[in-house]
Amino acid sequence: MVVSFPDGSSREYPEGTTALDIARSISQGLARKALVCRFAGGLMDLAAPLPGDGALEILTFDDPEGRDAMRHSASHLLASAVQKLYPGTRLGIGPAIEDGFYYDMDIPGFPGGEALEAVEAEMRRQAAADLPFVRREIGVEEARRIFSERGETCKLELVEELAARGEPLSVYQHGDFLDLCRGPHVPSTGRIRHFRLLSVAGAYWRGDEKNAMLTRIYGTVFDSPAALAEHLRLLEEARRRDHRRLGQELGLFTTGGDGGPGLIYWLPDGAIVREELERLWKDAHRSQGYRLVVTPHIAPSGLWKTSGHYDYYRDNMYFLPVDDGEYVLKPMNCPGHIIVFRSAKRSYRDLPLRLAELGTVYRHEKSGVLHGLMRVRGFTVDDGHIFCTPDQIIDEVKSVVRFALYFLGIFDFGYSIELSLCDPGNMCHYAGDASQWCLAEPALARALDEMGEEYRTVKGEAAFYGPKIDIKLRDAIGRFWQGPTIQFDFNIPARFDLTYTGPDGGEHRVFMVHRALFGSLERFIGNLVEHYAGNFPGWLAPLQVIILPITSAQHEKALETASGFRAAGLRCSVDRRSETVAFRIREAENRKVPFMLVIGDREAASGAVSLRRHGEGDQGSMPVGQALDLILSACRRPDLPDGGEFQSAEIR
RNA sequence: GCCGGCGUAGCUCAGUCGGCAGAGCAGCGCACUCGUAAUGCGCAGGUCAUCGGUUCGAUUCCGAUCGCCGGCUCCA
Repeated sequence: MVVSFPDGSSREYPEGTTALDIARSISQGLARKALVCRFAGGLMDLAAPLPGDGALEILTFDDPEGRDAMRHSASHLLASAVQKLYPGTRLGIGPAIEDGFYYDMDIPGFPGGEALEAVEAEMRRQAAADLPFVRREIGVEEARRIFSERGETCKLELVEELAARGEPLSVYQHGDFLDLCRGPHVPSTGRIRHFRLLSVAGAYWRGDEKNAMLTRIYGTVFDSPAALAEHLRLLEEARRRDHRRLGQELGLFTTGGDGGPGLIYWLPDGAIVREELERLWKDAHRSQGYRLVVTPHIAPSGLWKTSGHYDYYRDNMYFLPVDDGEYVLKPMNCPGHIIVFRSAKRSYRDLPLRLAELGTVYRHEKSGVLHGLMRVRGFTVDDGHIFCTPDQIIDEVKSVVRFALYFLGIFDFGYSIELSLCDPGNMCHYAGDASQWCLAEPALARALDEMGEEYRTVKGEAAFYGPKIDIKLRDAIGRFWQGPTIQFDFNIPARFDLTYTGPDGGEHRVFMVHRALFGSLERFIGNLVEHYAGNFPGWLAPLQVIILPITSAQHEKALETASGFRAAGLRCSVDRRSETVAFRIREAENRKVPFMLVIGDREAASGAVSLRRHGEGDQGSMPVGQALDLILSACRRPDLPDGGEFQSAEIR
């Protein structure tokens, strides 16, 4: 048979040759690193004889499919170790996931997290035994027999489902452990060496809360000790940066307890960060031609019936009785902006009309999903709605994307863009008519193309009310977060019958774009805290300068210097406590104050200060004026985005 | 919402197999006047989350409630 390779070459091999044989014939190194292979388009075990002619690709941990096979194999190893230690364990599923694997099991008498070490030790024993993963294809009858003998009720459920869909069944075995599994797997347990079990959690069978709760054990696996150590270090780093911990340590916010779960109380220092962000946001929006509006927190429920939220979103809404009627605490800002739009008859000359608001909304999130600043019940959306004509779409989308990237640039976030389109085979599930989608979808893509931005297109991921662009932001340690989002809405303009008068004198349906750049201020600040590990850039730092007189003899000088700095617009305080300089420096470092000015006799006498930068240490002594200039430029607010074309005079 | 874990001083956490509640930091007072990441001494601080039960006696055991943490899409 003839096998071809990714480099374009091909060779002839005898029948029954396996990918592992071929890997060995190429190099021992490749054979050692090889995990699975792709043959004629499908993934296969290395140990399986190749079924005929075809293109072969040998996959290692460097390939996503190789990684998945390693992770998935590790999950089998985990399950077999648990079954050995806890006889009677019933298996759920155990897939590879991003960064690792898990296995869901019903484990009789499982003591929880404290058992992980013992399970890991058993996994190492089985790995050391280097048991081969053996694949066998079986019929439905045999599958039923095998899994009912073993009391594997979950597996039986899967067998029936797969049989009903007519899919072939296969099992994998290593040692005594047998699992229903599509594969592929790495050749043997000996390949699984650099792993660690991480946590235990409950998880419903098939993710459905009506089903039984199984025990889920999470782990991770790599191809080298260094890669595993690096991953564990990253996890530790993430814990260190946790915004809940830093929020407490730095006195930024508090939540939960008496204050109510999912509600954020901004402490004075956190409020400064938020205020600075809001100020920049407002100024930047004005510069981009947005009109800022303010809309109420509550509105009669009729408004929400028109918008459709009342029917589709009511589980997440808070209701309040007002007089004889029912009001709703707003879960979204759009209806408010629609009332603003409708407050006057609109002409095509008014468009695009860009409305924006830092609008605080309340949504009843399930108690179990609440998480620090990231998932809350009350939050402020940096909301904007653009009302425009069809031929303005491309320019508007471009300007919003450019605007979003301006903010990401300010904070040194990386990003990746996703374009979510409808599923063309399923148009009945979507609001608006096909002509609107046909206009908007290519316009979104074209806007991105014209800007030269790379993006991933995901069909079927659009909201029912319109296509959207999502920008994921990548933080300093490589994690992705939900970032700016730009969404078309074909639903609401129709529900509220929003129109404008065209040049032809007729009424036309207005196009509406919903966009948020931070998403929510709460979540965004949470992202910033973790991104910067609490070390805010100068302009956001709650306290920018702290002055440390060495003895009380310099107090007056210190106060005088501080008031000069404050007059220059800096947030500056003096630490006059009767503590050693070392102690006060330690505190200022822990508070992550970017600049510390030490004033002793020498400085006081010569009009100098000794400058110390957070995390960098002593910068030496310099004249006060020089220190002030240096700090002012380090704490300067970012420039506004270009917006020359939006002089206020041009806004009608 | 559900499963599991947790809830002790402002914060971080010990402890009590049922018998007067502990430390460090923070706070307050006193002394110290100090040169780049913790000066010393003292004082104060608690309905042991809340409510109910068992008990001679509950912070400890049991139950409920509230809150926090981990997880509940990633298809054998």
